[in-house]
Amino acid sequence: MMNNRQLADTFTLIANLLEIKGEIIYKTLAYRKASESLMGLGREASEYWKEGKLEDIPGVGKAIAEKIDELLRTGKLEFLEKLKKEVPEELAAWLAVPSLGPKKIAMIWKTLGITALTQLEAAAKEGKLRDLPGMGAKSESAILEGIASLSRRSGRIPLGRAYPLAQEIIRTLKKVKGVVDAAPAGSLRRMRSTVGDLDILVAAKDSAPVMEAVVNLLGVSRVLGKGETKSSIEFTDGVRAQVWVHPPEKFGTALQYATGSKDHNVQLRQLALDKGLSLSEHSFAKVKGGKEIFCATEEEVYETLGLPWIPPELREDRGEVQAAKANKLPKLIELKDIKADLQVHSTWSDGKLSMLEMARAAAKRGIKVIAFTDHSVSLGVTGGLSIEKHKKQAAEIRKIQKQLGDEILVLHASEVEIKADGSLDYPDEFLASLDLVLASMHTSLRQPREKVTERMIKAIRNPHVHIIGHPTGRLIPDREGADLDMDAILNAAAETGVALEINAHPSRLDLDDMYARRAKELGIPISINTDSHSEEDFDNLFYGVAIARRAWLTKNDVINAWSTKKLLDWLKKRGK
DNA sequence: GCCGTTTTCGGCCCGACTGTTTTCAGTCG
Repeated sequence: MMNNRQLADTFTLIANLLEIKGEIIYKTLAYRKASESLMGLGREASEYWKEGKLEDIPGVGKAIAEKIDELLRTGKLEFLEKLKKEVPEELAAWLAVPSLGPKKIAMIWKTLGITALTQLEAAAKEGKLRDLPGMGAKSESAILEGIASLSRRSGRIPLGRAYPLAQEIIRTLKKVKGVVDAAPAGSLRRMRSTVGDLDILVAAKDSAPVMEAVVNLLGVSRVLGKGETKSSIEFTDGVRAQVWVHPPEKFGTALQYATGSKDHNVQLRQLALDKGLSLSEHSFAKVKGGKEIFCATEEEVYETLGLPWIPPELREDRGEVQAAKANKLPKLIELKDIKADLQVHSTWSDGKLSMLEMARAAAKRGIKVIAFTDHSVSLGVTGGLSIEKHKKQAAEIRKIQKQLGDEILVLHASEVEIKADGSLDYPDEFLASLDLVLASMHTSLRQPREKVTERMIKAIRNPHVHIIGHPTGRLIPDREGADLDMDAILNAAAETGVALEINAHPSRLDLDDMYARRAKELGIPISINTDSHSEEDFDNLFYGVAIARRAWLTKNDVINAWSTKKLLDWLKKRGK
């Protein structure tokens, strides 16, 4: 049975091939929209399918619903097979080459009769592209550079890498003469767990010095474009950034525009049109003529539309505009709401600092409750603890608690391994003696869907487990998560009342927003933890909270934001 | 191909930038 990612990949391929074929662009966009929608769904399309409700999925109408049906029933799609005969599948990969779009691809393919990327590279090297219609020496070398940059770039950039880099750029640009403000935009500002490139917006009257500073930033290896108001650069590691400059009085509309998402902006522009206004990055223009409205802040943009300001994390066209209209936007959780960190490691397993040092580092950051979840016995490489060692650790905790006083409450916990057969690493009697049990998978993540799902559900059903840690086991950007049936997992979690983690480490961010949002809808408690192994890891909490905000979570939804009493009561009640 | 509290037909964002062009086409976000 195909999962959402496989379905989404199929529709993206269809979109790409249709685009090269020269099909009307809106048909292509429809497939692309359906693909994105499937990726952000939070529920398996097969569940909608079983209920006969495929067309409830945004962007899925009659035609695409029929194709999903065929794919789920047979694993194949006649339409796609026919399409591949018209447009060679290999050509779809060419679209990833910067500077190459559908028109040029089709022209090169039809003129030279080549379909492989390696053939394209060879043709460019031999100078065979420059004489083709609409091409020249520059477009030829742009294609060569594009192919080279493809191998340098390894897909999307983890938020944990993109965010600090953007902050660095912003700090530098703020020092440029005449710069009033600078801010991240795009998916970076919306805090997606990975971003395609860095979008940065600068407010300044005079753009020239800013553009000059951008192309001279440290680590820039290539200037992809430098105009009056916009420049794009590539760093040596292949990360790309683009910087726009707008005058301060237009900064609001510009920031709103550049933050997106595209679909969110489409919604806003429609709202503007309903009011007789045309919204662009520059202003609200009156459709029937008259004075333009300029907005220096985003608040003014939303106010002009009759809406409260919508936090960037929500701007994904997932119902936020409707919620804003009805004044029903959630009061999103904030960093300062988090009072507990329930997954922390120490030198008792693979952490770098002692429990006392870690507890003090957490307390310094306003944390009131810390749970030491050192690894369990079967995870040998991490120095997993035997039950015997756990007894010593418990004694140590009693000792440091006295030293710490009411600075911070220390819980004795375990990150217990969910073994390949779904059993846990310790017997139930021992688990019952711990303050908190966080269960997670680190091994055998490539089990087949049915098996790994069953394994996880078995752990969820263990009454001694409080939290499932980093549920899918993904590692950004290297490893996809286990092939879990997330509907089954979420339903089991809802049934048993176990909490699911949003692991705040930037290489995990697991659960991701769509599943966390679905979990909230099902009433599943969420736990945001840093999984800290060293002092600086505590600062990753910021990313975990960002994902929670993208999932529409409030402080009631997150057990780490509860009062100590409420949290301790909940921990005691489970499994008893 | 999708969508609709004005619409079941006719929209679907559009401006910046680049390169190849003599006024525009393609790409990108």
